[in-house]
Amino acid sequence: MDKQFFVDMEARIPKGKVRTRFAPSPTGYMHVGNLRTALYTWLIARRAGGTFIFRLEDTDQSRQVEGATEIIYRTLGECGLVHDEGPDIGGPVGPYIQTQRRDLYGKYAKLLVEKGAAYYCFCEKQGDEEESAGFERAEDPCRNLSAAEVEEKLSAGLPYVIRQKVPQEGTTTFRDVSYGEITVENKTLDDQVLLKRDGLPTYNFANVVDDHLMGITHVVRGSEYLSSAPKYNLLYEAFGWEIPEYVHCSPVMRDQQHKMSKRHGDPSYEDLRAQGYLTEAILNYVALLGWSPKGEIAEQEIFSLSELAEVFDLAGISKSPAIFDLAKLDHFNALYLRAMEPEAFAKTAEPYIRQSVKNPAIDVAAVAALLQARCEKLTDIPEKVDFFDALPEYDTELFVHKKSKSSIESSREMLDAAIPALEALEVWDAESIHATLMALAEEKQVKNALLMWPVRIAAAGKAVTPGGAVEICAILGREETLCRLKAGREKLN
RNA sequence: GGCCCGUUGGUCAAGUGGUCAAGACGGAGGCCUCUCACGCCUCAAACGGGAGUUCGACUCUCCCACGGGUCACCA
Repeated sequence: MDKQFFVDMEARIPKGKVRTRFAPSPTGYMHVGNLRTALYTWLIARRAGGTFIFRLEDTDQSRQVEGATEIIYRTLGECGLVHDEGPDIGGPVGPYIQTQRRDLYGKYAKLLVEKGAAYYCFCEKQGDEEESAGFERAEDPCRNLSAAEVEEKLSAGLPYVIRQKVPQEGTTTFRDVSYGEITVENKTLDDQVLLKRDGLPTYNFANVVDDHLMGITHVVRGSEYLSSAPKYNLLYEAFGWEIPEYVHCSPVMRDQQHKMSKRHGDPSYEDLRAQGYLTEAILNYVALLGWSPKGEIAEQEIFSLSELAEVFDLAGISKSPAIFDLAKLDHFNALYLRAMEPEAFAKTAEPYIRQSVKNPAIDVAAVAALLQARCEKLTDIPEKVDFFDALPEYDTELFVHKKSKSSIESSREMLDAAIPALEALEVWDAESIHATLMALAEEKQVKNALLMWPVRIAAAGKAVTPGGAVEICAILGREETLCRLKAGREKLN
């Protein structure tokens, strides 16, 4: 065989640095579990000052979904999980798309056959029935074909696959960073297919070959691969390759028994964005689903991506599945929203405000200021501020408020006093309005709430509003405010 | 079903043989207050079960239960 080829491939492999890879297959969107795996993978590389690689696993021709690759790129890009090597930017161990590496896998599969760790199998493709070929894998006659017999079938043009030859005796042990050492009986392992009939590798084989050839030091992936890890080790050993660190991550669950999935309408990263969540909040929350800080920072919950890159440690990864809780994401999002600079918040809130407030006279920044501490998601905004555009129909019962001691009668009296007082104002701003109304309450010997309640109700036409009477009046402007207050007073006749 | 993994309040979780078993979300109550929020304070709420080991187990061992994963020419 082409020994030089293998030598050359080995020579390309970068050594000495941590190298991780995110290797999705383009079969759908980025669900939260994928995002978390990508995040952890990126963090491990960054924390170690290593290299983060993007590789596309597209060996299943039939499951390709158009647009999936773009969504993955876009999601990683928006999240700031930038890769150092990948299909789009190249790198020393490319190509980074498995179908472009096609020829490679066959060579390595045949090398394995030479080493006695794999064999040609000419059996029929396994059917739908569980019975398959009528014998246990270990009894497959192909397992013990002589070289001559194989040669004969090959030259006869018989279709074949190459299978891993798993020892039927003994045990195999592998080590996972979070699960520790796991040992299984070899006889429970299947002679899995390495090279498919179409010449393309299976995931299980391509992974091992590529991870080795790309110099991956830490393999981060979902725990669903835990049970195939022993077979990977056997492969590495047969090749004589160094086994990477395994970091298996337990799944992100929708509830006690179901993983997050598109099927059940569970949100993808892009769905969450569309639902009004900030990228930073999503990442922060997702990071904590399955990982927690240790030591002095054990109680810290708020982490920026760069902070995570400084403190993320493998020891904090948990073994048990975590249920995705939207209510807690809401909380993180609210914290991030509140932590924004007012100008920045106003800018991101503007489109949502403008969804329901079309009137150009309304000061968006002022509205945003009222909103910043009052919304958990950006999508909460439109319905909260619709009254600025148009006074809603409302019932006079709104003027009645027990806690403020406001009644229909008191409201009449308060509005009668407030309207002329406000009309007399020379400067229409929050400060003057506030001073005027406070003075009025004092003058009439009533509690602030008794006066403020009807003013706010008449100005907004809603029981609950972001901001109080003063702020709302200031934003509405003199003319609109007085018009609304008078209309409210009319209703009370 | 075989094999593998997991199991601390409703949820995320700290904890690594001796703690009144952290903290956060959510819930309840209160304070603040021109409504609602924000902020602040308080409260309720947990080691799946059973055997061991030990002076002493959430922490170690075994068994069971429950949950998950995997047994594809899918990844």
